Amino acid sequence: MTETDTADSKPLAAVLNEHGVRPTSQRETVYESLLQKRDHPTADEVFARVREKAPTISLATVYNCLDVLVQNKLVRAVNFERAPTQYCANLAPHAHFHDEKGHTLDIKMPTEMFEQLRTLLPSDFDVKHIEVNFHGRAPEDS
Amino acid sequence: MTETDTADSKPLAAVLNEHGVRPTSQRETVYESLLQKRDHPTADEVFARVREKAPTISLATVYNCLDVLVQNKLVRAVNFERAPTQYCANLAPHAHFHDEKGHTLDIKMPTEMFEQLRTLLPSDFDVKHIEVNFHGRAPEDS
DNA sequence: ATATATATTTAGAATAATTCTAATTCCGTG
DNA sequence: CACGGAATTAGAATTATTCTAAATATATAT
Repeated sequence: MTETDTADSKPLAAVLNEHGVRPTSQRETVYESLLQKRDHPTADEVFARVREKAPTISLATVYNCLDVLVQNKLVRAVNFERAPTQYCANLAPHAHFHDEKGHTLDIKMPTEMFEQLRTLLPSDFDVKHIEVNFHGRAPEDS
Repeated sequence: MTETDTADSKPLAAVLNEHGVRPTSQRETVYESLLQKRDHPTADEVFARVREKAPTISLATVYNCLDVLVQNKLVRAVNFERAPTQYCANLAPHAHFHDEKGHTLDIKMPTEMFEQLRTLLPSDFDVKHIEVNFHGRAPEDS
């Protein structure tokens, strides 16, 4: 694998590097798939997708890569009730809407609203993350 | 089991009835335990607690009862990441704060703030529930 | 380049929360 | 007091995820 890969794989590796993630081909493939189809796939779905580019990748590796990406803030993990964790490459502050079929949408949410929520807590609370989830039914197809 | 039970079990059964839940002794015991110790226990913890009053109850029944209570809006199920579901008898609108040890606190949240969040979505979305979760570290012991 | 140390990947086993199954028990009504 | 539907029970099954141990890749120092 000298450099038979596509032109945009170098920048991708750079992004990983900048976030302190050693760029391996598996991590790049996983991250790329999340960037390309932003429909909040589960680990299994990511596994199915990346298998095409990387047929020998294992499910454990997909989990490992996703964990590393999440821990290094390149990706967000989203959980709804007991459903499998979904992954989201949108780093902008936003909320999530999800319907009973497990479909998830990003909902733009201004930072001030997050700040406003934060005021509900005494200031000596150390808040790492605020999660806002809407549950319901979306109009027909969205 | 004629009526050797405590004085407030009659009202409890009534509450269940009003919410369309057939009051069985197991359901009453489970619900009572959630009302008494409002620390967001898991199903296993509820199981451990109710065993004292109802030594023959099974874990499956605890799950069944909790489901029924949740479906009939007597109790809220709260999920954080991949941790086991926690149960909450507080029906007032509120958010949750939870720390890395799995401890969960209710955070009072005014209805207007929920309404404000709701405006982030187009009006043709049918919103059943809005969930707000704070993640972080609470000051020493709270 | 090469050896060495460290990190990553892999396949499969293990785990843990929850759900399912089928049999039994409970309860209200006719 | 028999009947029928609902609830309970014990244990098996499921499923997402994590763990384990071995194999492989990668980076660094020589």
